[in-house]
Amino acid sequence: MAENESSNFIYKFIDEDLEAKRWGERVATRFPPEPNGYLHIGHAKSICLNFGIARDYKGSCNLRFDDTNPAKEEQEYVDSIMEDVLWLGFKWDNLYFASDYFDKLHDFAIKLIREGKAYVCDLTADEIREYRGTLTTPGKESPYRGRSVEENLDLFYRMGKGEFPDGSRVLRAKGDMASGNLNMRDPVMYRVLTATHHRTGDKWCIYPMYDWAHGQSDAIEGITHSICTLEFEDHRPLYDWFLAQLGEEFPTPPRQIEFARLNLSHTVLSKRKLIELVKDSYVDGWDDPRMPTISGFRRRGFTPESIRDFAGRIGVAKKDSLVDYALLEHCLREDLNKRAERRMAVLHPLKVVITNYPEGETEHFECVNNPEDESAGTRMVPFSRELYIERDDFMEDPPKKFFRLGPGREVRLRSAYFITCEKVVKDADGELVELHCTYDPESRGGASPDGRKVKATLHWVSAAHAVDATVRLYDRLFTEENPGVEKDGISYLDKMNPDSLTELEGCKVEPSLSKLSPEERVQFERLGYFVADRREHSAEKPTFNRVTTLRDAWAKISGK
RNA sequence: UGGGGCGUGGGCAAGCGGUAAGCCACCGGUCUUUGACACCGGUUAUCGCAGGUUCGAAUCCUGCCGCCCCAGCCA
Repeated sequence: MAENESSNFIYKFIDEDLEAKRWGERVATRFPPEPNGYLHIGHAKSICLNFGIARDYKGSCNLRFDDTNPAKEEQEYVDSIMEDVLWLGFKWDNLYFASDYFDKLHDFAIKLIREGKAYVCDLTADEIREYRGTLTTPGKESPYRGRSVEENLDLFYRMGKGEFPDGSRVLRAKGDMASGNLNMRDPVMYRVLTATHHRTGDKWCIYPMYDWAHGQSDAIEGITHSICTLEFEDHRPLYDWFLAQLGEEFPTPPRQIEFARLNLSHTVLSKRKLIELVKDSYVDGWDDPRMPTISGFRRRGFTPESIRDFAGRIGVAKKDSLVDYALLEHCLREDLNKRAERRMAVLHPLKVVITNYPEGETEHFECVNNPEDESAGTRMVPFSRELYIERDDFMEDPPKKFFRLGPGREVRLRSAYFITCEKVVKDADGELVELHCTYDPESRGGASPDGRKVKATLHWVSAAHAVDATVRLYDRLFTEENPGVEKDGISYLDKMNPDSLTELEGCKVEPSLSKLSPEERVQFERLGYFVADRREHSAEKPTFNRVTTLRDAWAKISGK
């Protein structure tokens, strides 16, 4: 049994197999990405599942690149995938490539040919499709199906030597052209492909197909449970069949188990669409903070812990589902609330002059770094006569439920003083310029001197000490809950949120913020969690990304 | 009668014959030097539908209905 409370059907299967001693005590999994794109949150679910099983059963988990199609795969993707898996917090027991097994796969294919179970087919791609039949009608056998073993062997060797052009011939297994499962209708095992492979270079000009490579690769590595997504369910009979043909080689073949892939609301997770977003510059690269890629979430400021927590909470089942993005945000906030230190930053500055505060004077207030974690300590924040507060924290004609600053109202400045708004200063056009306030010296530190209460506590930054910063506010990339589902011919591209990125310049932040390291996360009090941009933040040009907002009761009341 | 899957509250998801967990969301309230956090309480379930078996069914059987996947020399 696994050493935790995980309860899903895969754990159940493994428990049964363990009990039946199908592979003895051993549990071995693998995460098998094709290096043709960056990993996304859906892959994170699979990674957490596979590596989690290895952890829970004290087994092993390999990272294996399914690199059987050099036409689409690149080293850049290999590198990014390794980086992302590591960042998520997992270490593979072995790093392998399907291309490591090309020689073995080739030998296995020859064995099948010798046994009359595979043949070289000269049909064109179009012809193969025609011969395959349709979903409801059986296919018919290829005219090349009856070639002799000798001829097949000769042709296959010559395919491998590059004697035939791309697409001219394939090696096929003899399945059943009448099978209701199209995968069994003489599946292609090898195709001729002249392309330089990122690892094997020009050694090969024939490459194995997924179905021929995957099961054998699993078996070679001694994988016990080969976990994949639902769309491969139809491939399982073929997976099992190929391994059965290699019986003596693999006496205890792996068991393929399928689960439903993740769908996340307000985004798309199809590789094709993500590639399109990047290649056609709808976003700024694979790690654009709006992207649902692992590197995107990383740059956005998400923690690996929150993503792992999310993966654990969504469960594993076989039902198609659409998980609410709010759950991911919840996991993030829960994690960051405990860990992120608090800071003050004003995104939309409104100047406040404390008219009864001595000119030229500065004092420092001790501010708690994290009320959830005493060990985070305190810091000193400068205060002076002129400050900035958030524009949204003032209303000239406030409704009843607004209890921040307004004419004649008193509020607390966090960790500083109570102030009262005495005068609203406007320019010739009637635009708000600044506020004149008075402070109560008795309220130093923010404590109510005579027991009187204020309804609001505002964040603030001393104007003389403020550091200018660039702050990027991110929102969901798509306006619809499930943009990937096309109806009425409307593309997901037409559902992109025009306001998914708002870049603010000239934000006023407390001095300590320029000292943040890239990727360091903090909470801007009352606003949300922010991260120093991994690539662009520096002390000279502080640049922050909003990871997510704080929950905002006022936004609900005010209908924003 | 092509094959393979899936259907439990708004979103996930336990449950596997003994009378519907939990999480998210939502709605109230308490607390509060973050309208945050925390805490308390609440709402939504004829378990796709219809029959059947059984003392008893979300769980077993039968028949329907709905949704998803498969006709790449992609994975």
